[in-house]
Amino acid sequence: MNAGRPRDFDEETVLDSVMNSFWRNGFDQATFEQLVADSGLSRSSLYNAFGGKEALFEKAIERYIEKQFRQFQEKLSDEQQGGEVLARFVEHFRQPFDARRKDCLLRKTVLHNAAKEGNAKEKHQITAYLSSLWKAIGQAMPRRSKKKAQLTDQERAALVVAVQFGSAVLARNGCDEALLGAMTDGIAKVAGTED
Amino acid sequence: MNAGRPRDFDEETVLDSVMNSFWRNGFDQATFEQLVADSGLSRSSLYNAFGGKEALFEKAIERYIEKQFRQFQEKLSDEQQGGEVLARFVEHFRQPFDARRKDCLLRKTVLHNAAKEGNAKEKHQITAYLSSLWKAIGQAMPRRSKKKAQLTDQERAALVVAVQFGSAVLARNGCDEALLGAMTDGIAKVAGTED
DNA sequence: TTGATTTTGGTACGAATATTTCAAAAATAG
DNA sequence: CTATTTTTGAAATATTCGTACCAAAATCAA
Repeated sequence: MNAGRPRDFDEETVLDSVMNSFWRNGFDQATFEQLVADSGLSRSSLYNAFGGKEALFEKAIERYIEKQFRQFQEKLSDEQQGGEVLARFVEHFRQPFDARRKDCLLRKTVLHNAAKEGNAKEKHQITAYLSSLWKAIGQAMPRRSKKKAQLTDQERAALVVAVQFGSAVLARNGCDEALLGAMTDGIAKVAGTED
Repeated sequence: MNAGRPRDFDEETVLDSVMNSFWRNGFDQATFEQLVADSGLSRSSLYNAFGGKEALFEKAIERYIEKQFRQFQEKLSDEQQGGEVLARFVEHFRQPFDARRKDCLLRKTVLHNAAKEGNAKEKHQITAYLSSLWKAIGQAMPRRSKKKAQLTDQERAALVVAVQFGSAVLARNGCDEALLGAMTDGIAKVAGTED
């Protein structure tokens, strides 16, 4: 049996650089040319090896979940540091928009999906991510005493998830910092990260 | 002095149909062809009369604010019905995604801006809208007794604004209805529309 | 070396879409 | 009717992008 020329590149390395391209630019803004340039190999090679932009994106998301989100999720679920991690997470909402920021790829993707019509069904990865996040945040939140609790724990966690996206949306629309600040202070109180 | 051929169309009518095109489809999805078809006049005429897609969009937004948002804003600010209007507004957050829904043009635009990199500065109209909305919602919310108030009125209003966008983002990503429901219930309590 | 197989890069294709151009038609004032 | 101004429709242009193709080079087994 005759084997041909072997691959010149490391698949993992390439996927990493592709992931980073999408991470920086999002799906639309990351042109195939960009991916080609960043990965170091040629159009054809990228195509042959992974098959199209869409396929590359799915692999990138998968990789991101594996390498980035999983860690965050575990830290949130940790008894020791969970609360602190959540507090930092929420504190991030305060940041005004900075185009140079390498924002979370998943958040970026979710925002992106929201702007396009007609892709509510697809993206099983994304809906799974939303559920996981909801659950993880719920675990990280300090319990409230039952009697004076106005909100259930699930509701509080859901609000944090929603405000995560809301704050990103607001920040990217150049909203007044007073609004952004009030929102962050508010949700921090709700999440119990600031009492 | 010689006057030429007069306009065959009514400027107001045309702007209305353009506004509706954008309203239904958003800026990107509304192709110029679509605008041409919906308005009933020709490419050239649209161009000559209003000047390009971007210009048309700004006029459409302006018109939308004048004709739709202003009314909502006033109803919110009204002592009599403000609370009820806010409650209905919040209750809308519960709706899962329906592509056919003619969602608020401003919300759609804000979501759209959030997905694109680099347009945080522009769109003075949008940031003004966000401020107005914040204020109007604050006015519509029932006051809370000072002593047990965990959140300030501004914070509560800011949360409603944020969750408005967050819920849209979630709904369009096919999120679990349980999450959407918990979020809506939560923010309704925070806004005091359900006690 | 030979043959098989894959990489590589350049080029070309095709689709979508905003914009411009231009000549012909329409309508009005005088 | 004539001159003037504006509309109109169609075709042309330009740009961006993902994808496909192909011949030449590279690499390895036999």
